[in-house]
Amino acid sequence: MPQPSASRRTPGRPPRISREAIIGTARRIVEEEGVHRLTMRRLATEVGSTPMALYHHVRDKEELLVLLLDDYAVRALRRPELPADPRERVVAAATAIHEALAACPWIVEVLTADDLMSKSALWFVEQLVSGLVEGGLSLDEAVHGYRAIWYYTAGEIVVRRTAARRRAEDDRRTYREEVFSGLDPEELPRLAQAADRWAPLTAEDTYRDGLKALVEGLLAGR
Amino acid sequence: MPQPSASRRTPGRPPRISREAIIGTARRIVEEEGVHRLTMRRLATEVGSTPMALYHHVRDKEELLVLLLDDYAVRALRRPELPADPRERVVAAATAIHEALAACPWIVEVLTADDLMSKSALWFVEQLVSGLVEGGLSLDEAVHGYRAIWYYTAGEIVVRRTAARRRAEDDRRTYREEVFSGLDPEELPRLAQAADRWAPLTAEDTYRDGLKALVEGLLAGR
DNA sequence: ACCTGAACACCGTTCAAGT
DNA sequence: ACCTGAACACCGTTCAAGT
Repeated sequence: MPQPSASRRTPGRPPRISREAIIGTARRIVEEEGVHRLTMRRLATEVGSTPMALYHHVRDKEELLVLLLDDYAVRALRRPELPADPRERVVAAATAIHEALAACPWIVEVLTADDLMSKSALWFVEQLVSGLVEGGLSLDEAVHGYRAIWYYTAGEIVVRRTAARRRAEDDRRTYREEVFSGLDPEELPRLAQAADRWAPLTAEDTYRDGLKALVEGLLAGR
Repeated sequence: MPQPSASRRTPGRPPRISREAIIGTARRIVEEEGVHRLTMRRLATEVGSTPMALYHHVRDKEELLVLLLDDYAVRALRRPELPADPRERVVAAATAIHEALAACPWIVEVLTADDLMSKSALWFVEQLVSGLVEGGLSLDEAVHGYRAIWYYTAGEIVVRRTAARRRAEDDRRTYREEVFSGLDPEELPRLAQAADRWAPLTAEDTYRDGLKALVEGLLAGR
């Protein structure tokens, strides 16, 4: 990985662009037009350089995306006041992560690009694990519990974000409506019964309810 | 969406390639080399045609991917014997979906491309919803519960699959090791304590445990 | 109705050379 | 040390024409 040159010496040509400038410009592009518009070529021209100059500051596009996520995490994750009760603390920490991620429309593509989100998220992970330990779990169980919460949270983001994009895009949403309107009540009675409430029901934000249930289940009987 | 021509008449040129042939070839490419190798151009040559011929049978690449997922679901989802107990039934139905998805390495890219997986998955959704209703939830609560289970399941797949790909790829895994070895026990005591067990702990398959906890939490006190 | 060829407007990345 | 230009090996999709 290329490093900024040591400041004690300036042995070669002085840099014209910096990692910070690259990431800053990348962030702007992504915020204004979405991740799919972020290309190395585009970024190069916006930063006032050539595509290949970028490769002197980042290894490849994937590294750029991870750096971008890190940058976002640093500025978006605000540590909340945490309740004393372990159960509520876990819910609060997970909710804080979830809120930061949900507010970031381009997160999905990057989420699926790395599982350890960012250094600045570790404090939240600590709160989750310690809350679960205080709730009665062993350390190992608490780490597993944290993973379960992370699965649930990441899944919620991915599924809801994708569904939202779909809806915004075009008429393909009618596929679901079509399927649900043609349900056989003999074969799939509950789905047929819920068919016309399905859209509003799944549009509701139930992250918190599901999270509470999960935490309750994880700590049940301890 | 283009349809196969009505068989009662053959008014124009006879088709040389079919939707089935396209999907079949696409499946082979994806199974052998991964989704990222599936391109319209590549697919066209493998199917013995030109890129543009494909657009007569599918709307665009995204539709192709959704058709591919559908095709996979039809052949991979096997309905299991379901236990009578509602709680266990929910766990069994979710586990069956999870197993089918987890066995499919290219699933992530397509998962994030549509939230209603496939018609053939509806039976499983029915089992989940009805299990939750019998477990004491209202129909609306049961639909929300199903969503929570789906978030958890999709998240598990996405996170674990991505982590696995990472590991296979290259040396970037050392990033996590580096972060975890440098933890400050004052600031993040639990994480520091779990640091050297982190890799094996997160490698364990704990889908089922987390699922049970979630279902237990959803049905708690009913 | 179905397919082809050529073109449009792009990609990420490598390599060799310049300052 | 840092940057440039040209090139490589691709993309998905549109359009106009052919059979």
